[in-house]
Amino acid sequence: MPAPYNLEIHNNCRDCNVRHERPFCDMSDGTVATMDALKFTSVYPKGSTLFVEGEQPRGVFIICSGKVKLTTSSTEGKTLIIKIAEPGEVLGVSAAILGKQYEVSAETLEPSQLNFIKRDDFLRLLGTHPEVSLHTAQQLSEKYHSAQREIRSLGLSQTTSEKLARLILDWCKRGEDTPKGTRLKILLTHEEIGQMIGTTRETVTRLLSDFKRKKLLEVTGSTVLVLQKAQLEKLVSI
Amino acid sequence: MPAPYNLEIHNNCRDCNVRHERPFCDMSDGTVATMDALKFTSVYPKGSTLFVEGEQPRGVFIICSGKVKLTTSSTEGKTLIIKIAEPGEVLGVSAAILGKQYEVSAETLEPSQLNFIKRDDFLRLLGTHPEVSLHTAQQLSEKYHSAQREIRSLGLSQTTSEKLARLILDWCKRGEDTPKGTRLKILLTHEEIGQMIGTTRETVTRLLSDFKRKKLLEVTGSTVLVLQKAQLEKLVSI
DNA sequence: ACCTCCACGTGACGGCGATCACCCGCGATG
DNA sequence: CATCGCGGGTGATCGCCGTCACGTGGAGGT
Repeated sequence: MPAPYNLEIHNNCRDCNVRHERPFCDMSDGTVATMDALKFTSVYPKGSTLFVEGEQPRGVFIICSGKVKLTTSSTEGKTLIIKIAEPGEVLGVSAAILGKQYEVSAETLEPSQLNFIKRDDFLRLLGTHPEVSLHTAQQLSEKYHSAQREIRSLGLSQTTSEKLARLILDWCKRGEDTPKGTRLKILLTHEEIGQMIGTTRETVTRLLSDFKRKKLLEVTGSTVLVLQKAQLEKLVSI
Repeated sequence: MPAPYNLEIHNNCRDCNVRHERPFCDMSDGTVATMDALKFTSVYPKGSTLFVEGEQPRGVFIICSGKVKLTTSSTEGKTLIIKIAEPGEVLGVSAAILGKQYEVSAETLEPSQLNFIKRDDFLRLLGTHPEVSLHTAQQLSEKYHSAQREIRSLGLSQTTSEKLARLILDWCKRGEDTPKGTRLKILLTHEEIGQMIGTTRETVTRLLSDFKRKKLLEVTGSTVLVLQKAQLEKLVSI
């Protein structure tokens, strides 16, 4: 079949070659077959909205490929980016389980393949397939863990530079190490970085210039070279 | 048996008369019997530390009665109170499931009865008793949901008075309505209130005086009478 | 080539709240 | 009773950062 957006499509999970690397998807053949029968696979272009904060939960989304931005907004229009979700993560689980409205909005950052399972089907799966509820509990643990880290970062850091430093150090874990330092691809605008750490675009710009001036990092286009991780860690004395 | 601390002790869950009001505990007799055989019941005095952030998970705690304060701290000694956990909640689940260190510290705020289940036993229960993993997933959903609200509050509020107003409004849900307003018992010091909203003791004192001056509330000892919820809600424009 | 939009850069200003300092009142403790 | 620690109240100061304002450069469309 034709693959739009340069994505390799996995139409059924049974044959998915990365299934065993994804904690949630790594289930027995029987369970996977059941889910295969229930799920709807779609490929979304960049910028698609999967669901919006406050909606009643329609179901859960499993990210096969791509990235999804999770945000929450105030009535004044200020937006906070909670997390960039990656392949293997499941979205909307807690809302689906509790039957409460989605607590965040989800929007694709790149062309992404997602599997959707309707809420009723998912709840039934939870009851009938112990494996599913076990893996769901694991997923939720991960989500809770990362939410805790977010709370720590938001609540305990004194200055904004601390938050920015922590964010960059977080990115370093997925960066590529070179002799000179860690190389990162930043797909976000300063505005979005600000929304991740609860500050304004201007402050992000100023702080990044500051870091450049102090030779902590170099910026060329959308790649950042982190020169002195140790210095950044000093800023993050949490 | 004698009941210290004026607590009514439930030694086994099977006979617990509030079991069915607690979503997590409301399981089939068979499962409850299995858990009864594994659990250790203890009564802790006020101020007991159940576990500390960074420890390897020993197991999970189920709150039968009492209140537990969950905190996280920076290396500089600044502390953030994440949540006051209430009866029916399960603590340490995500750490136990993931095998990662506890992400928060837990300390009893009042004399409390807790059931403890060792990590190995709990993990085995998850695998063998679908009901347990289902209820665990529900518990985790709740925890994730409340963490999200915390993130919203920390990340999106502009001013500190907004955060304090939101906290008080949150308390109102458990308060007692009177003709003049909602009456609340505050068990926390200004210091602790500050730790809940990420600010200092002085600021809390000043803001509360401010609210009193504006006739939004009255304080007598540890009871607060919220006079004008509507005005507080105006401050919380999120 | 033009214009337009968007991301980024930077200056000026002002307010909020952290910090420090000191005060009081109360219960515990000797 | 004297003392001490702790919770609370309040003033003065200062620096971070939010806000407004304007400028620049590059991408993309016609």
